[in-house]
Amino acid sequence: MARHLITSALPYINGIKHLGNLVGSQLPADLYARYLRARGHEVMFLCSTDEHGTPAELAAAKAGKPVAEYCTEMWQVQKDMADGFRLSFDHFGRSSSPQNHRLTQHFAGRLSEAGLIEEVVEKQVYSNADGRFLPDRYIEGTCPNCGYENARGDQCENCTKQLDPTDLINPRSAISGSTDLEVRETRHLNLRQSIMRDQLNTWIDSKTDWPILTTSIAKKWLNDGDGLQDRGITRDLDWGIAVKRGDNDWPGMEGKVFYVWFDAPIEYIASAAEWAEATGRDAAEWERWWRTDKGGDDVTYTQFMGKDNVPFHTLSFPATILGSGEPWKLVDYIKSFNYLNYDGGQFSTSQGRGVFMDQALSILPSDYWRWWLLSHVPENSDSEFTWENFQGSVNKDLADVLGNFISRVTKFCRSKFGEAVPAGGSYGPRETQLIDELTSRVRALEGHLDSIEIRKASQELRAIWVAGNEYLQDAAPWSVFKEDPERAAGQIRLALNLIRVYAVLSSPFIPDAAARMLSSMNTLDTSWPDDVKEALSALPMGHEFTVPDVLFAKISDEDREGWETRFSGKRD
RNA sequence: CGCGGGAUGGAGCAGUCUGGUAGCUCGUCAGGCUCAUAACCUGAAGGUCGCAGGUUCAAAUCCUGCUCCCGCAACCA
Repeated sequence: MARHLITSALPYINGIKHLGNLVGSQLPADLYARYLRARGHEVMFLCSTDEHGTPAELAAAKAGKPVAEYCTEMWQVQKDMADGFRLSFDHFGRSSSPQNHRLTQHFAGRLSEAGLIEEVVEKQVYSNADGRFLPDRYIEGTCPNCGYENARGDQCENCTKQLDPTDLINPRSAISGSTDLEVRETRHLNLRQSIMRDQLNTWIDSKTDWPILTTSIAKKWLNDGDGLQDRGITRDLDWGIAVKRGDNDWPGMEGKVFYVWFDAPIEYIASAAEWAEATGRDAAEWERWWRTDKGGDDVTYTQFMGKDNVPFHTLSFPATILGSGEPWKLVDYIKSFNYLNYDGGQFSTSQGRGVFMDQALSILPSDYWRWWLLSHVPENSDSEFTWENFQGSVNKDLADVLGNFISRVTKFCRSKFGEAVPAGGSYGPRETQLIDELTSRVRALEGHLDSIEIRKASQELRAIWVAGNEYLQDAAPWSVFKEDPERAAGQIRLALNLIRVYAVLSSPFIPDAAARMLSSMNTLDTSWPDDVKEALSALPMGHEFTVPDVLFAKISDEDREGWETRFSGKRD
């Protein structure tokens, strides 16, 4: 038994997330957490909403609500979504929590003491009409390079040229459209990542088992051009964590807040503190996960995220932790994902393109989505969601292979032996062959899940389901029953036990269906099949069960076509 | 020469690090079974691995050049 700390990238607060967000961090993290728990490990699985920053303020303004109130509401919505998809967080926190405020200010204070914070004066665009500084991308204007009229201050979408906001012709605020802009000087704090470059480089180099996607992005930032650049960690915003050194004010930084990417990763830690408080535990309980000097030295920490988050997790956040000089837990393994596309383009929150979590749950139970997303997770390259693929995969894998297996076994048993595990019969060569095959396949499944190779794990699980159908076909208890009912009883007893084993093995992927399988088998025994042969005798002779309803209904062509049409445009 | 990822039968993927006559799922076709959600099982057809060179007894796998697609490019998160 080992101890595993798992965090999923924090979903941003401004709206309901789409399937691309779900598959890129939270869902795979949940699979891993559930699997490790099923194997008997101690797991702390944390996630939170990422609530600060300009987009949150704007979304709140659009909703006509104070930003704090807006965030509280959206947190609840996202929490409900997470529950709906059965994401098994030990705690779902908020980056706006008091715990995160304290920790973020604490880290800033430590970094300052270590000489890793530098005050700089920058020129930024201020919008008088909006009464605020504008981030580069919130300034629009005509591209000096190609003449495109809606170029953004950071980059022209039309010709892809990188821009500085002051390059734009006729610049205007993307928020209000106002052209009453001016460049003002403003004082900010930089995290001096550049002087930590060697330390970070050495650390990254020690991670030889990390995916190429992860290390290549980190190495690029470390070595590209002039190497790792210092990064601003403060912003001129109202909503956020006030800039302080620990509990002390920071002269010159009044009215400013920390940049979201500074405080968001710290929320991984704060979330554990929130968990302790919410569950009536004392600080030592969460510190044993996060402090290597307080019991956390045996913890394995794994992070899940989309590729766009990698630089912050491989560089900025480690720089914060290392720079603090305190024994906080550093990440041991980063699992990063590519993007899931939607019917030939990207999922887009801002454009409302694709299928969103609430919509998905409104048309099908979470297990359908979980299975498809996990078995098609964009591990090695971007992958694509199409309704046709979704329909085919769900119908074939879940309904035909797994669901139908359970159906045929339980119904046959009921008609010939009644709704109880039949007695009699013993294992022959075919049964031994099945046990041998399952043993090697279960070991393979474990190997893939241990190394977080999710597509391969999905394939292996499916093969395990198929093995049951192959066995039934060979054993043919419906024929054997006519000549030798006792032998047929033995075959069916094995098959019924197989259902329990399938439920246990499948539960990290499709927890609701697994729970229904166990409940129809009338058992609470969720023990992992370390010994397959032994596991296949968990349900004893005479043990009563019930025939379940259809476990997975098939998606009809009409359904698919309807959804295809319904989700072809933008969300309302 | 900005960086990275990808290109394998109709579709989606594995194999590439540690070279040895290409594997999986779906789809298609044929057969079997009849317990089951018109499900299940078996078999077959179909690719020479983006393109062009090179190394080697042998290359999807190593090297060189090229083409196309995707993402990123550091104050959107």
